[in-house]
Amino acid sequence: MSHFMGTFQAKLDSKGRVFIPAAFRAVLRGGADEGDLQTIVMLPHFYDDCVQAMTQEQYDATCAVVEEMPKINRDRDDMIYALYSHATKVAPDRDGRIVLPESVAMLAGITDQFTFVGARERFEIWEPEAFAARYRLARARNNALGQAPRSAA
Amino acid sequence: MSHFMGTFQAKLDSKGRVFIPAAFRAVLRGGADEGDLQTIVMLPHFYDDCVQAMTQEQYDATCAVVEEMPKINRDRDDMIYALYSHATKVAPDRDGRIVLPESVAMLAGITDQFTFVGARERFEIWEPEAFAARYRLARARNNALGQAPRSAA
DNA sequence: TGAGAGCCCGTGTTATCCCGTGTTATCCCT
DNA sequence: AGGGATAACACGGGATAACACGGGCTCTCA
Repeated sequence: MSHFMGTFQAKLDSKGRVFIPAAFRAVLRGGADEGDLQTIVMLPHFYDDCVQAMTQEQYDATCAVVEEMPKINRDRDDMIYALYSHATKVAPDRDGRIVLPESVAMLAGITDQFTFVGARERFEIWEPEAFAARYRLARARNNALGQAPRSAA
Repeated sequence: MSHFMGTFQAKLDSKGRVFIPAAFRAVLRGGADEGDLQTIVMLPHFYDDCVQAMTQEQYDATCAVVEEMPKINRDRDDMIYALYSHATKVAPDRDGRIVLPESVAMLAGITDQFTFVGARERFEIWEPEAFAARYRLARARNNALGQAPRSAA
């Protein structure tokens, strides 16, 4: 399966729907030219203020981390709340549109204008300026990484 | 496969397209005289202000670093944003022209006049003066490098 | 039976594909 | 060495398809 790539602007229409970007739909179709899109799972990001979305299969794989943790344990509970408490299955309509789960959108500070961000095995939905800031941060940290070898020598 | 070499000026035409330099097209054809060009992946450079472009194969190899990192982790997210969030697959048209992804071009400060730079397994697209400055810096640092063994001895 | 959600189709716009043409560089022949 | 033929390249623009978008209809569930 190909990965989610790229950044796209989107907004809700009059009925509260939004198009999943065509590039992401292609991934959700799993390479096939035609056919319905897989249902996706949407949940708040684990630590950043955004919504993350992924296929059911990928969600199950992500949830597997819980299995390795001790059963009676606060860390495990934290993880379970993060993974399950606000997760929502969403089925795109025939045109590839979805309705954002309200409780998830609110946590991310999303209103009616937002940004889809491809992030490998998942994609994310951000309030536009929030993602711009997050991207600048990532870049600054990578920049430090790029400087390191030479200045260390 | 041969490597990308040389520096070329280019500009956008009225429809926002630009020719990939013929020398680079030859590399993208993989030595064959005829046939379509491989699709390329364009993304912002990790720390410099320019666009980098490479074959899909080369891109996948670059992305492999993510696989070794822990799944729920900010460093991994930084890397993913750098590698995926603004990456765009671009298929050259029959004449070998491409359209620069807008979000990528903006990050590099590119308008309608720019410089293609061969850089071994990838090539880059720079705002001309920015590359001139970057090249002067590289030269200065290499100069220091060239001096080092003698002054160290 | 009313309201909400989902299904489905029509439409404008934008991007993509595909050709024709002018110009420049290269090669060959005289 | 000069000039002409040929091919490669750069460029512009028209046709076509994909996409985003809006809205009406139907089905379901309360």
